[in-house]
Amino acid sequence: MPNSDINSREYLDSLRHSCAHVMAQAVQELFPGTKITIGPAIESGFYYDFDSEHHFTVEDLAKIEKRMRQIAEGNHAFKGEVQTYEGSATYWKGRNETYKLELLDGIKERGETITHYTHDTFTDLCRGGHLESTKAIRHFKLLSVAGAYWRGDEKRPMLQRIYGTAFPSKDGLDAYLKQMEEAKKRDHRKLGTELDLFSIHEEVGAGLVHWHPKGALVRYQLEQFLRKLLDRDGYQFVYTPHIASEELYKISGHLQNYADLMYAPMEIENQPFRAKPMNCPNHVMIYRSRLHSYRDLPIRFAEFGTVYRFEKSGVLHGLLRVRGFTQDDAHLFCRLDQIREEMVKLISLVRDVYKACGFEQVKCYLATRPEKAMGEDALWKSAEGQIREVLETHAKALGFDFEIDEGGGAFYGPKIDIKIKDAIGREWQLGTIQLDFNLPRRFDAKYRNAEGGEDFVVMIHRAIFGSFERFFGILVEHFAGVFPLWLAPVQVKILTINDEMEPHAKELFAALKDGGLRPDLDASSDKIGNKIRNATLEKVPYMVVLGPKDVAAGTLSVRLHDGRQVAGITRDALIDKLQQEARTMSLSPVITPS
RNA sequence: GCCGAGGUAGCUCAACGGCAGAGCAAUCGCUUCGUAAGCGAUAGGUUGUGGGUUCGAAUCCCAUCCUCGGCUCCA
Repeated sequence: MPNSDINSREYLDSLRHSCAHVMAQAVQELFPGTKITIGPAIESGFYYDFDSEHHFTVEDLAKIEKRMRQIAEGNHAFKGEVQTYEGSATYWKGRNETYKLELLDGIKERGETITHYTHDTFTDLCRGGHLESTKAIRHFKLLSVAGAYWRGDEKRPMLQRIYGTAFPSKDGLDAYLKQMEEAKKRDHRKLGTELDLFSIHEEVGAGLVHWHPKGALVRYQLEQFLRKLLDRDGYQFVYTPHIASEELYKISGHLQNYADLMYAPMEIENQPFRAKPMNCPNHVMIYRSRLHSYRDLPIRFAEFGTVYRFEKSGVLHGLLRVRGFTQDDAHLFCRLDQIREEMVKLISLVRDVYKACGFEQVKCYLATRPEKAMGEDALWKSAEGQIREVLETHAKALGFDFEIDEGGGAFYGPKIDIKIKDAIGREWQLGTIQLDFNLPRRFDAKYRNAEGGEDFVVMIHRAIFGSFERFFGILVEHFAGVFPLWLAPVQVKILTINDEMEPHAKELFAALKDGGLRPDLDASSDKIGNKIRNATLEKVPYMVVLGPKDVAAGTLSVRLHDGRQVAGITRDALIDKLQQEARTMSLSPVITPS
């Protein structure tokens, strides 16, 4: 029997899995001839995949839900029964459930016990994990219908998947639905239009992003911020071309291994060229353009490198999955014995960058040597040992969690994927740090060692934001469009009470701008209430309401985005405070009501 | 790429075989106002694109482009 603690994950999964069974019953009753396949509990609910002549619509979901409630109220027990292969096969053959027969064969092959679970009139081939009865299924909702391949294989039939969720309590369900609403409100595509941050145009092409002035300003701040840190850490910036002869990608191996992700060649004077899918080969070209001594290492090349990758049309998604994007890319060229030190620096850099952007929860996933890998054992052992040590000590000290994925690395070297949690608890992968023993060999990238011989250099690929597009999209959602002062495209908006205020407002505007801030001015003849409303919708962090009383008093009235107000602050004090807040990359307002 | 749903004014949407409309935004007036929507007027469209059916197409059909929900979570 499943855990009866209704707060346990086990109970939640049984509830949802049971709910999936009830849904399958309802669907088969309402749409006879529908074949059932699988219906597991998932992270946030459950689904069931059906093969049906009928195309399920959103309207059908209400009907199915209604029938599900009737079934659930019937208080039917879930009964498990061990079956012989023959018995089970006869049952499913009789019902023409071809998918179940296929699953059954799989179970037999693996030598597992065959069980059927029945409630009311519905029986499923199922390994179990159910409630005692349907009665506890009360707080559920069907959410959407979508296509899904049988067994996730695009060569197999396309099934119809109905998603739903269920909770032990009404509060749980309501909280979940509210969270979905919240995610919807924060959607960077929606906010991107509303806040005039970016656009994507049919005339230009899918997955190709246009940064509008306000979005570009945010990006510029990110770029400047990162440049400073990279300078601190000894990086050198480079620029490389956006197209390259196929020759380059033959040497790098991309043409042989990653042709799917590259765009078709363009012919230039009988030579095939390609749009750049990654920056690494170019950076290696710079590295090996001259001889390097072991004393010169590590050499760190950074580039905000724009690359073009072919993504299938169906997977494009706002800024999060695009076809042209700019990576905050860098390649470190070092000796094997320098990996540890570079990793320490990298981890600290990652922490500094994420912290300034409000991401405190960071988790590293180290993927180690896979079965098929290139490079000597000693090379891998040394590299992995150094990385592990850094994760166990340095990363841990910075508060990073980490997990090890044994054998999950690339054939060319171990890697660390770095994930963060956003303001509403969603996990995103941002950065990646990958060691590469392969590319230096393909390009014959070496250095002169202390003994006068030559060694292959070790290459570290790394990105912290990942890409500016994706990172910006995640930031918009993380902050729900309300950027902290250091990133906000407009930092202070001056709102005039009446037309007489305009000269004073212009003076204030100039003073703020001189102070290195990003002000905006609304001197229209709208009422103050409307101006506040507009500035709030624009998600400007600070407003200055400027009227005759302020001019008379020689001070300012400030309103924060969240509605709090501060009166009687002098102009210089305001500028000073804002500069301070922007400079320290503070994530919360420094000006607060006393 | 595949399954499904969509594409109408800058934005959000209506009209669903019979004159293409509203709200917000914009522009021009009036209003000069103290913390989330003051009033009026004007302008704005080859209904994604191309083809077809029809006396007549935003609406029906075909093609195409784009957008959205999904396509790992193995009874």
